[in-house]
Amino acid sequence: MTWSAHASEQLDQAGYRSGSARRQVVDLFAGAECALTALEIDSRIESVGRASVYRTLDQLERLQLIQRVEIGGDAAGYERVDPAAHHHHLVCGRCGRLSPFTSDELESAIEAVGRHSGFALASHDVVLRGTCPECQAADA
Amino acid sequence: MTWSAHASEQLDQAGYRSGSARRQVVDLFAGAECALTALEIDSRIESVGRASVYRTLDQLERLQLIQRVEIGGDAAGYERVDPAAHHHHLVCGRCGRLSPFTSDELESAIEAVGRHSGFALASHDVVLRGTCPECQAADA
DNA sequence: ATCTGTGCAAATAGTTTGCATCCTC
DNA sequence: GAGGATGCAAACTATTTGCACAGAT
Repeated sequence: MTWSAHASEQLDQAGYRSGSARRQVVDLFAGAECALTALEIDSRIESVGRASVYRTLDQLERLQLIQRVEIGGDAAGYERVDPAAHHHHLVCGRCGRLSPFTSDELESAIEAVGRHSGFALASHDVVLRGTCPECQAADA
Repeated sequence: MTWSAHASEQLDQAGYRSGSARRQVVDLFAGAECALTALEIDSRIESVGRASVYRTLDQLERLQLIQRVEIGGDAAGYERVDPAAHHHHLVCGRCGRLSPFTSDELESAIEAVGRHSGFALASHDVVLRGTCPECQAADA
């Protein structure tokens, strides 16, 4: 099942009605490569109030259809949750590019921390900062 | 060498003058257990303007004497950089408590990602969210 | 004496809320 | 037709900036 179909289903089940603002935001996420900020979303959609964007983000996050990614500046990023494609981010401090990566070793290390700490882990964020290969070349 | 001594030295070398606001912020960090937000710092220090707090945080971060920790809400946290005591954070979503943890397995997984990605890693943030043991007990 | 650091207040940026209206069910 | 969804504008919170003045060197 595609993510947008899954999202619509979950939203319906949760009792939310379907309006045009929400539909447009969901569509945007469905086609997005990586994380988007609220303001990016707002500016890419015509005739949708900023408040509706935030309200929709809130609903989607609550249902775990999207998740917040702290990319470290002033604005928070949000991206589709796709359990089959769990990943983290590398942020280039020079050009701002966001690259996804995965690491089984990393995930198992995190699970181990959860076990030892006694915390019931719900989610985790891993953000690696540095300089991407292109910018390293440009600097040289 | 203690962190505050190291900090003063670095600040002097960087050409910054010493004023009372900065001194108080540095002292607060020297005695802090974990991350502090700008507003916490401002409220714990009498007669220091909020702007000076932010300006000082900016200087300290630039010199890598403190680092920003994205604890996920609206306010960013800052804490002392102590290479000998590198650690990450567990955040309890119920009571907000911040607990530090370390994991060699995690660190080596991150190094490996750096090597494979081609990024020159400068820093990284790992934030695990969940429910702390106390809150789990309280919920039961 | 000079020039940086500081405090205050105003300006900004991101996010949230109140409310009248529109549209889904 | 009723009640949630939406858009607009105003409110809020965290952070930044402009400026006059105090204080460090």
